[in-house]
Amino acid sequence: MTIKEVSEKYNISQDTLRYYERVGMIPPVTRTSGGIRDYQEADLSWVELAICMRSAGLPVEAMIEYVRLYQEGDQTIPARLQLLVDQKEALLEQKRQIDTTLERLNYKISRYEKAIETGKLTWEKDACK
Amino acid sequence: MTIKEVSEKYNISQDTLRYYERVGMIPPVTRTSGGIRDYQEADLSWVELAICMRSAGLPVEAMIEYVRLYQEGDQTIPARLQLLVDQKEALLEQKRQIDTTLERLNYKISRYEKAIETGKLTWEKDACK
DNA sequence: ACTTGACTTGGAGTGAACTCTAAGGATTAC
DNA sequence: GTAATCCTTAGAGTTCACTCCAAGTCAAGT
Repeated sequence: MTIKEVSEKYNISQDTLRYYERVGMIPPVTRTSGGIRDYQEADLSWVELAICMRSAGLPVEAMIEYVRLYQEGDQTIPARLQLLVDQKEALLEQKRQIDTTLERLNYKISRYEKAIETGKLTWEKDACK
Repeated sequence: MTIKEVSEKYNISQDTLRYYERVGMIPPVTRTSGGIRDYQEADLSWVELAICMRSAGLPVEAMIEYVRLYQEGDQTIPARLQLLVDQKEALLEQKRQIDTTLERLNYKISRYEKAIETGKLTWEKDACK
């Protein structure tokens, strides 16, 4: 699979795909004899994983570290586990923060809806609350 | 309340507080006769709101727009409501993405735990999956 | 009055994650 | 075989959200 096809499949730019490989966020991609990237199943799995982690907001640095450990072999399995657990914790915390903000947004939205419905404001100050 | 006190209360740098005001993410803060920031209740509410939105990952730009609309008066209430609804949608989407990634992390974590427990790998390839 | 420490502004610098450019090599279509 | 298109790399540029700096002003203590 060429870089163009992969870029279309995952809706991510070719530049980003090359960037991910260059910084080590995915291991080196299989090449043709001419040196052109020819993504295999395994390469695609890494791309998919990278996109998944990034779209949840996890840092590139964490993926780089994971790939580095992975390439060092089985003795890094405990370290990899720890890394994954840390990232999981970060995501759970991020989710809690989102829930807090959603509650606030919902409160404000309901107030604005009531204001529009009744044709007037149902509060005086504190519109920022 | 001085900028120092606010910075300590919310655990955010004074630079960031000034930055938020400068870019319009919060309305201009009350000043003393000498021109020094003296945060009142209303100013603090805005700061709190800004911190809440930012810590959920919402863009600074969205808050700037909200504040701009707010300062224009009541006729922007429908626009403000729309903005809030859009941001809520963005957060819900972000949450879905986090859940997807959490599932994947949990799967990998359980596999690594089993690998460590049994002292050997329970899978051959696909460590990236 | 003077020192000390906190505050002010405008503007420059930083780190993360892309994104683009230039110069050139590889592949496919005719 | 050659034109068109896609690919390659190295490195520069961009955007976002701060973060830091310089030069100067303000406020509290002695």
